[in-house]
Amino acid sequence: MNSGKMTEASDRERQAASREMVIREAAKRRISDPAGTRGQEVLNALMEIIEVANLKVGDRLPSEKELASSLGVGRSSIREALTAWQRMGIIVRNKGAGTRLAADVTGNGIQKPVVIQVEAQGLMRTLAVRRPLELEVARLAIHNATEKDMRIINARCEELLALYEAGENWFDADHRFHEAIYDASGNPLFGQLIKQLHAAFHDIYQAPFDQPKMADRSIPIHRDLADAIIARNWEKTKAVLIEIFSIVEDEVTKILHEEQ
Amino acid sequence: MNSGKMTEASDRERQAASREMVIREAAKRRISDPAGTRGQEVLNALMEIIEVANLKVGDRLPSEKELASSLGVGRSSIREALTAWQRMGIIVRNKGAGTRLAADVTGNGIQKPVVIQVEAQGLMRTLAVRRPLELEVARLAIHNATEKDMRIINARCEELLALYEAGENWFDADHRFHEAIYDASGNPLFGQLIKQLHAAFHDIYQAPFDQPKMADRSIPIHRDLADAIIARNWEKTKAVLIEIFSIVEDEVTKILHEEQ
DNA sequence: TTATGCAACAATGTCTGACATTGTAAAGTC
DNA sequence: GACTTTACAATGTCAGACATTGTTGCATAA
Repeated sequence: MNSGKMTEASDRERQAASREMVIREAAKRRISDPAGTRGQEVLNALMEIIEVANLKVGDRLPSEKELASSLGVGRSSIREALTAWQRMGIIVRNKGAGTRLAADVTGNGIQKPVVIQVEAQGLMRTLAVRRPLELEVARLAIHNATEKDMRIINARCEELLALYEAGENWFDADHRFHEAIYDASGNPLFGQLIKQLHAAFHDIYQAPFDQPKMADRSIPIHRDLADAIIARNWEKTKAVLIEIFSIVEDEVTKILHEEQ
Repeated sequence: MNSGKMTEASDRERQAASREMVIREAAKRRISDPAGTRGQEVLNALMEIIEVANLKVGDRLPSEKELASSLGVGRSSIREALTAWQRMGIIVRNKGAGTRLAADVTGNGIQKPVVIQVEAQGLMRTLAVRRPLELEVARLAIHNATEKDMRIINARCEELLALYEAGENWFDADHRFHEAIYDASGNPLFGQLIKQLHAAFHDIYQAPFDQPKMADRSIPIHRDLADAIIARNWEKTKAVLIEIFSIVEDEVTKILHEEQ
């Protein structure tokens, strides 16, 4: 019995040692983004660690101190990133104990090929929810928007296209453009929901995939969308929106396929 | 011209001063929870500050430093709490600028001062958002539901009707019935969103109005809805759902009119 | 041998102070 | 009056320290 216990113990020990090795291996490349928010990068690195170490629900993550030194960032950054995951129910933190993986956001076990699939699934899910919402918002905007709302929509659209054509970062402008449509709908609840979905989409989209790819096809059409809404033409608006979603979904599917 | 400018400026200043006063007033009581997580308490205090100072979407929150000293906690705690709200889309943070309110936290009547009209507007808003979502969910359920899902939907429907006919409280059963449809759709995001809206609706609906009134017309039709979904008949499902929403909106409108 | 209690350690929670980066606004210049 | 520059303020990040609490190993007693 003792031998059994000891074998078990040494097994665990060996496993832990090996796990620590792969974790250090996975965390080799430092995070290097002096400007901007590191939260997302920390989470990406953490995801990679989880993949490589094959951590499953219930397993303990490396301590905050270890993560900080491994990733080359401060403990504050680690904590902020972990707080986000904690709020989302992905991890559970216990004072004195440690941080454990709690969620099956990834479904069944976290493995290399699954992760991208899951992330892309997340993309598709946000799109599936956004489609009916944005259609309804556009319908309401056509009915309820004032002329002032329309001018704002037009201005935001021009801003977006200008940034896009200049090759600059158009993410915020895209957000503001759609926001103008939500505001014009007259129902703030839509805005709240879609805003969250929009942010979630960009969180996932910005990280693992390159952004110009999708934009090449979906951004220019936004001009048509703005025109159709301003003209209060529901049929045209509907068609353009469906086309936009079709493009985006097509791109996401392609990316998913490529990454497999 | 100068005087106009100055008046405007002093107005803003006075406003800001008064706001600061009420904020300090609201933050009088220190946070005192030596054990556990302060994040939630910080958020509660923040919520109170927002209410008392009557901050609206787009307004700036006090700086992290101010909040820390006002609430008597460290800036780290403030930041962790704010990070949670940021992830939820409630606030927007900009380096160098500040933190602004991006969503209406106080949204559906935490306070009672006003007003049935507002609350009824809230009802209509949740309905307006739920209509496209529930339609899409039903469409997905028809496509994706397994036979087991269909059996669950049927069981929940029978449970609901039994309670309704027995004159007992059917609110939870109603919730479970719709939940079964969300689960059958295969996209958990829908479930999360609609669940919140469902709860918000019932929160408002249950309190000021008597519940049998609306139920008399909308509950029996749920049998038709379940049948249509189980038969995977999209046209029928769509028609029934639209009828249900039409009934509910009609009732809400009537109640709103009466209460005026 | 087994069980209990205690002490050392480790991990998260929090505070403080500091510096970096960046948006805003006032001041200065043409 | 319009533009540029500068100072300030607010968020982002890091480092160190201490508090609180769960875990583990060891010594002691039954």
